[in-house]
Order: sequence, then C-alpha cells, then structure tokens
Amino acid sequence: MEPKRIPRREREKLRQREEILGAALELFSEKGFHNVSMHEIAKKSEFAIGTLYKFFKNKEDLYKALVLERSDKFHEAILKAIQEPDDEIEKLRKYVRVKGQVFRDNVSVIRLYFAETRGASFNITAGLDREIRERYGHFLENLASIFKSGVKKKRFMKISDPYYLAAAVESLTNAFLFLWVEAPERHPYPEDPDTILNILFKGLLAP
Amino acid sequence: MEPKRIPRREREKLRQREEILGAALELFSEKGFHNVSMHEIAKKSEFAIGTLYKFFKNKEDLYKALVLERSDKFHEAILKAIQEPDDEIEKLRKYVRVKGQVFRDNVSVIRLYFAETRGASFNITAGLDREIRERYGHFLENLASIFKSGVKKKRFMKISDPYYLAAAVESLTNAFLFLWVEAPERHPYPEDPDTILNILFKGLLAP
DNA sequence: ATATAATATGACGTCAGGTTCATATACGGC
DNA sequence: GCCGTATATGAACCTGACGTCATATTATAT
Repeated sequence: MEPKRIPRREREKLRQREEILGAALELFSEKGFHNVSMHEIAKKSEFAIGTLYKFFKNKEDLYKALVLERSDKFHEAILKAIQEPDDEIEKLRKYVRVKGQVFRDNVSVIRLYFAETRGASFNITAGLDREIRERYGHFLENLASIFKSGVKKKRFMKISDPYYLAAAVESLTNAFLFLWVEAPERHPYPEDPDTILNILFKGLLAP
Repeated sequence: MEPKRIPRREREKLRQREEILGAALELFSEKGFHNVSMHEIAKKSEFAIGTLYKFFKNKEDLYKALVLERSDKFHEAILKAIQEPDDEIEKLRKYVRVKGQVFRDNVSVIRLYFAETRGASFNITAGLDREIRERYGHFLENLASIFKSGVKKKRFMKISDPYYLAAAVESLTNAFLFLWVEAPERHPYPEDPDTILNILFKGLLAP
C-alpha cells in the first residue's frame, strides 16, 4: 500500500512548480510575455525570484514549459473525448462540446492558446514556435481522420479535402470561442453543438 | 491645373512618414512589437532616432498608426470589392478572391493582421485593442449583410445567424491563409474561391 | 541539541532599449 | 553670400528587468 510513489520531497517540488506556472499563466494570459516580469511572477506566486530560477533556467524556459504543458493537456483532453464515440457525427459533436467545456474551465489558457496557434508566435524567439506548430499539425491530422472515415463510410459528402475540413472545424469553433471571450453575454458558446456544426453539416445554397 | 494640392514640404514629410512605417512593418511583422527596437527601425529606414520621434510621440504610437492605417486600407479594399457584384454568391466569391489577392500582395501585413485580430492583442497596452476590435466588428457586420440579403432573396438557406455566418467565412478564409503562410507550396491559397466556399455552400452530411 | 547539508531569499550588477536634447546641418529670404 | 529659422542627428541619459550569488533559513542526521 504505497499511494505515494514519489518521495515526499519531490512531490513538494512539483507542487511548487505548479504553483509558479499557475501564477505565470494568469499573468501571461492577461498581459503577454513581454509585459510580465519575473519579479511579478515571483510576487504573485509568493516565491523569491531566485527560486524561480531553480525551476526554470530563464524566463523563456518558464513560458515554454507553461505553453507546452497546458496545450498538451488540452489537446489530450479533446483527443481522448473524440476517441470514444464510434459515429463520426457524434465525434464532431463531442469535439465541439468538449472543446467548449475545456475552454470554459480554463479561460485564461485560451488567450495563450490563441496567441500561440494563431499569429503572434513571434512573441518568443523561435523554438517554441516550431514545437507548437508540430503538435498543432498532429492535432489537425487527427481531426482529419474523422472526416476521412466519415467519407469512407458514405456518411459525409466529399465536399473538400479532409485536412481542410479539419482546419475548417477548428477555425469555426475558434471563431465561436473568440466571440464568446469578447462578449460572453452577447455571444455565449452554444450549448447545442449543432448550432456550430450546422454551418458545416447543412448546405448554405438553396437547391 | 494643380495636381499637387499639398505643399511640396508636406508631401516630402508624408513620404518620409511612409518610409518609416514601411520599415517598421517589415520588422514588426517578422519579430513582433517587443522584439523590435526603435534603433532598428531608425537604421532600417535610414533616419536618425530623433527623427522617428518627430513623427510619432513614442514606439507604441508608431505601432498603433501602422496597424490602424494598414488594416483600414485592407478592409477598405475588400469592402469596396464586394460592393460591386449584385449576386450574393458572387459577392462571397469576390470576397474570397480579393482577400487572397490583398494578402498575397502584402504578406508581411498578414502576420500583423492575425496578431491583432486574433489573440495576442495584449502585445500592446490597451487602446489599440479596442479600436481594432471595433473596426473588425463593423467589418463582420458588413459581411453579415450579404448573408442577410441572401436569405431574404431565398438564395441562401437559413442555416445560422448571419453574423455567425460572417464570422464563419472570415475564420474559414483565415484558416486557408494561415495554412498558406505556414507552407506556401504545400497549401497554396486556392485559385478557385469555391474550393473554400464549398465547405459552406454544400452540406457535409449525406442525405 | 548541534552540526552539516540542502534549499530559499532578495539586494544588486549589468545591460538593453526607449527617449531626450544639445549640436550640426539644411533651407530660405534678403 | 550671410543670417535666422527650421529640421535632422545621434551621443548620452535613465529606467526597468533579467539573472546572480552571498547570505539566511530550513531540514536532516547524529
């Protein structure tokens, strides 16, 4: 009966690390990389500056760890969720629903996510850029496979390349999330995933 | 017969201002606001630092002028283009085509545009943020009106709120532009606008 | 309880970069 | 060609933020 695999000391360290990253996330997501100082992060997380440098070799390293770990967790959650249903349509619905859920629960991570997947990745000097894009590419491939199998099973019409369709749902949901972040009351993220998906599912052109 | 309304001196000044903004655009679009120094801009534009401060009261002011003026020009070009055709479908096609055109001709402005409309607008300390979003909002309203009249004329099915449809085409085209910027050879921005629009026009679900 | 090792602290050195301003240069009228 | 005004210049100044390291504090072992 050993619930704690990791030595007490190590666990404490991890907790501290997490504490720092949490404070950093709030600050970065609100003000961006360059408008947050290590002093601020130290103060918010209630550690001394020197301590931060125990965990991360510099500011960029801290940021990189933060973005990578959080976006990994986030992609994992979504990928896991869409593994489950068998039906492609249900997969898409679940994707839309879970993405909304995850974002709702981690509002501050959204800004970082947008900041790093769209545009302004020059926030940081290279490096992170490449890694993030690679993972994002994998994520899209994964989404694309839904469309591929959907087309194969003749459930979906072949209206475009699966990869482009993946990019399309991604950007479509992002658009709704974006509207929501901007004006939560005016544009709530829809409860019913079909509110978003119908834009894809149904044809716009009158027959 | 007075082709030059503006005194020679003034014209010269404007030319200089444009020169500075041009150099700044290239630098900012490549490295982002905080990774570009006034010294760099001065050097690239071949003016003394002091001269920059003749035109702009500080770095933020310069950036703000740049982003606002360029994105205005850009929105104007697109709006003007979609005024012309009468048919809603043609309006959308023209929109997709012209947006691609404008972006192709001003690659460096893309990154700024993405950086400021999506995410990372915390690049700068407030102010710009609000103005950009307002203009972006207007732009979307304008797009939305296409869908509104399309539905009214029974050319379009009422698959979603016009404003959301506007956000959808916007994000859809952005997705393609994004792919293009990332890998121009692998994902060229489509010549035929319907390659993009079919995702909207045709229904994904098999009947 | 004491000694020793491990860890945490934050004052300070250093330096990059935004902004200023005294000086130099160009311009225009006489 | 000369003088006064307007404009351009870039060296120097100054703020602020990163990262270090000598010291203090806490934990562990005996």
